[in-house]
Amino acid sequence: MPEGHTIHRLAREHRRLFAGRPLRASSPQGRFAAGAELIDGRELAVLDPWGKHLLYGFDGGLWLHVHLGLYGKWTSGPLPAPEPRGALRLRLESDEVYADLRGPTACELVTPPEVDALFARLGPDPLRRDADPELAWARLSRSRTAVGVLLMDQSVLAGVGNVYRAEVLFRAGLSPYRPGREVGRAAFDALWLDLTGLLRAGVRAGRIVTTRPEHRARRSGRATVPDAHYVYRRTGLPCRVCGTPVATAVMVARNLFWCPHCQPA
DNA sequence: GCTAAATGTTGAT
DNA sequence: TCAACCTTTAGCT
Repeated sequence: MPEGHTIHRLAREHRRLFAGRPLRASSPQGRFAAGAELIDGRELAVLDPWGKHLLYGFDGGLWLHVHLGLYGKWTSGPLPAPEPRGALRLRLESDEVYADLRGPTACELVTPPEVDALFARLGPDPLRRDADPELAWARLSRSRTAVGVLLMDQSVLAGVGNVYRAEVLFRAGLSPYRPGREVGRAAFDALWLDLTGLLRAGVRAGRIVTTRPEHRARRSGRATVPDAHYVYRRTGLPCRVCGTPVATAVMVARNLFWCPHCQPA
């Protein structure tokens, strides 16, 4: 599930559920037992999301760094929490609710300098108020690397994953293979603006929807909407705009999708 | 019921 | 460039 929108949505939720209260922490799986013990009994003071990283600041200067990776997941609900089963890395509990973390790439305690170092190596996150697009522009506009690669580089721009990469390039009519330095200022500005809007919509909706209303066919009944994307995972299907079969290739070890007609090289 | 793939990153070749 | 990490789910049988 996790691109930047998921992380910021979780940050809001966990802030609402846990901020300002002493928490219970445990690691039923045992892999984070020592860390959970240190967190246990402390109050969550701040929650600082950046890109795909979640930083939980507890009283006493203790920081928890969580990165969901490809299949990590937080689930939450009212107490009583269910009996822990499977690989439950971390459980947080207030007097009223619990949140369970499974399968994260990172679940670790870090020091304030380590938090600083982490943020320092991340590019601007369009979902953060303090995001400075000039930093992303500086990197992109000087690079011969393909824009489809640069968008996935968290040190250029933080929070974009494989879905947003494919979709935002389609909406911009940009070939993923165009070198960053050939994107141009106007196209970059449009890209940043569009990305910001799409990510915000993703936070609100809890899922990624990138198709414009006129390209969305009928119903949107259940959780999965078949026409939420223009090109992502639509290999060989007709482009929603021009009908050309959607192309696919591997870029940065991830499947890339684009429309050869709408996004000409 | 089984297998492959998945919205990600790191560290070793 | 690739395996490893670790979990869920879609698409088969």
